[in-house]
Amino acid sequence: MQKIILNNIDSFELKDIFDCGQCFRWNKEQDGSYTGVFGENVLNVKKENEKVIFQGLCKSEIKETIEEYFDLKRDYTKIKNTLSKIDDNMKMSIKYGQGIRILNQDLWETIISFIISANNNIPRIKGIIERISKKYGNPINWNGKTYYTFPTPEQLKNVTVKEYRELGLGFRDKRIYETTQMIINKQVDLEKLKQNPNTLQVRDQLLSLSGVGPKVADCILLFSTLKRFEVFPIDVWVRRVMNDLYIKQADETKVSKAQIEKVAKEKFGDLAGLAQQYLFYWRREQDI
DNA sequence: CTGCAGGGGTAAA
DNA sequence: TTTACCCCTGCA
Repeated sequence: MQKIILNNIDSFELKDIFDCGQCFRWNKEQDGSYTGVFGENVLNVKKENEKVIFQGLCKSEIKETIEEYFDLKRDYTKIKNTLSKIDDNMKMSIKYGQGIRILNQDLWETIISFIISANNNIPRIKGIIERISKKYGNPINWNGKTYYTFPTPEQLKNVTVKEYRELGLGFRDKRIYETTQMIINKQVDLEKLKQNPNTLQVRDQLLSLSGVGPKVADCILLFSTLKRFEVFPIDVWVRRVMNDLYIKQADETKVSKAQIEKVAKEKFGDLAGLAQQYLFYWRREQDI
């Protein structure tokens, strides 16, 4: 087991990070800590006052692993200051979600996870991903429990649509199958995507995958290691909060995507993705 | 207890 | 631009 304790990390609240909708494989423990699997690592994260305790099984050195995954080299205080100056709405939502950090999640896993997320709810999404990992991923034993890595493209290569259906994927079965084949065939080459600085080109490539539409593509761009903070994923909650705060039409479902995008670009610019996350998290927690 | 809408959209018509 | 879609949950 590896362990590291960090003090006074800028922007680091467990609930904000793990419940803000960016990830599906972190679960809360009885003591308030969270345990999750990413890559070939199993990690438990606990916060005691200003101390953050990371412990688990990491494939390489734990310090570098968490620096990368939790985006620790980025200055979130600076980002929050910039966004807070925009208006009172941003100030308020950032105050609410001040501990958010955007994780550096594996591109392949993020693609599959967000295809599964379409027209779905979080408990079910988490359940599906857990069942896929348990059936096709690798087991890792830690702390008296068995955890499972998210399967690689190779591990899913020969899984049939029927098997996915039996796991409860519903109509997403075919999409996962087709996207996996496209990635294995390199019709979409993930390694090239990681190198490509042109966000629009990367987005077009993602959109060519089965089950990836505009919203899912933007989530992949924002939440994976692609890390594009300028994109602005629009789902029902973002539509709701943007209409409530900025557009103010009687019927939010009538507000066009283009209109929301325009406002987001004008107000938030290159940090639209981050702004989206603070607004989304704030608005969604109001309704729970 | 049964029926039904709706959920962090996408693809097909 | 509109509609069906797996499955699960919440609620009338």
